[in-house]
Amino acid sequence: MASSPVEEKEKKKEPLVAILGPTASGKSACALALAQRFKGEIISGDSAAVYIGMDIGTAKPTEEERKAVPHHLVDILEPVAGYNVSDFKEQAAACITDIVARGRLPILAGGTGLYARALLEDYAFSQAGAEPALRKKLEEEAKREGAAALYEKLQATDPQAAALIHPNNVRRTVRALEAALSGVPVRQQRARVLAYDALVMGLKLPRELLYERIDARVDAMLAAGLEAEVAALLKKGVPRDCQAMQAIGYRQMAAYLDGSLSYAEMVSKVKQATRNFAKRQLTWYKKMPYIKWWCVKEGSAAEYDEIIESMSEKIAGMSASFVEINTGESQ
RNA sequence: GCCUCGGUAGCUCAGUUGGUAGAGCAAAGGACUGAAAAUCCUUGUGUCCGCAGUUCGAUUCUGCGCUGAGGCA
Repeated sequence: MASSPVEEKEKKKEPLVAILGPTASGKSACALALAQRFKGEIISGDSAAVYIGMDIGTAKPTEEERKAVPHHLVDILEPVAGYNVSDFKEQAAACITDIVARGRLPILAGGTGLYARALLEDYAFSQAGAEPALRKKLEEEAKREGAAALYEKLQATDPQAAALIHPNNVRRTVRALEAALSGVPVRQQRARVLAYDALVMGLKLPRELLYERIDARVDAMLAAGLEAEVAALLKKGVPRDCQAMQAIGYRQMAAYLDGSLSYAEMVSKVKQATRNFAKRQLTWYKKMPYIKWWCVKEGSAAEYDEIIESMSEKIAGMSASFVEINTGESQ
């Protein structure tokens, strides 16, 4: 990809390593190993890990891991707070600048497709922020008069935005209207080249192996005390309809705790939702041609070691300012 | 052993008064610019348990067999 003259005039792009992959692909472990090997700091690109007290269900890094390698955008908000792509992009960009200024290597480890793309491709967001009151009003309107009526309203207000949204998708219709009514409509603008001097690496697994790993991971989360974690959040007064509680594992566990799901139903729904989520993540990655893929065949520790080796070589080759500090055996 | 009701998509089931079948869920694929672990869209999937009989034609009717559930001994 050649940069346009406009971009060349701008200051030199900051370096960034990104490790992407569907949930349970092993990307966090890779990112951690790579961060330890280089002077790296990890930026989580995960929309649920920002919440304090949501540890098990979000597969957050452990205390030791966080002591070994600084992690950013983890545990920054109470579960009742809202969080969104725009927040993420702004904060992640600030983290990168800060990390680079300190002479260290920023490593984005993220599974949220929209977040990764927004950062890497420099999405330009509308000036119109979230307006909960308006949002609520529009939602009620949709409920009262139907999704079609709301969609027609968007067509009348902002036909350009409407053309990109399916009439049944009330959520996106509401957001587009929210922005249009504020006078700053949503537009899909992004840079034609990556916003960073980025090495974007992805982990690819056979579907069957990925699903096995997801099932095993959910079982491990349950064994680690997901039920108690969710119960504690609810007891603390976190409303079950808030954004954080919509996260996979949390919403189903909350439903089990209030009796609307049996334990077995809850377990299978969590696994299923996680598999569906992984599939959606894969759809995002297919639109990101700059990802360099590493294929995991068996998922053994030895195989991941090899992958980390080979990723390390790539990183070592990307810039002289990041030297390998722990060659040889990792861990 | 006898009686009754079942056996149809990966699962739960509907249906064909005889012209080789369809829902929900799952699955697969896709969209995505301020909830994204959210929200939404599209699309199939079949020895209709087996064998024989009747019939131009059987998944449908008949017989036998296999098999599941319940009941009676």
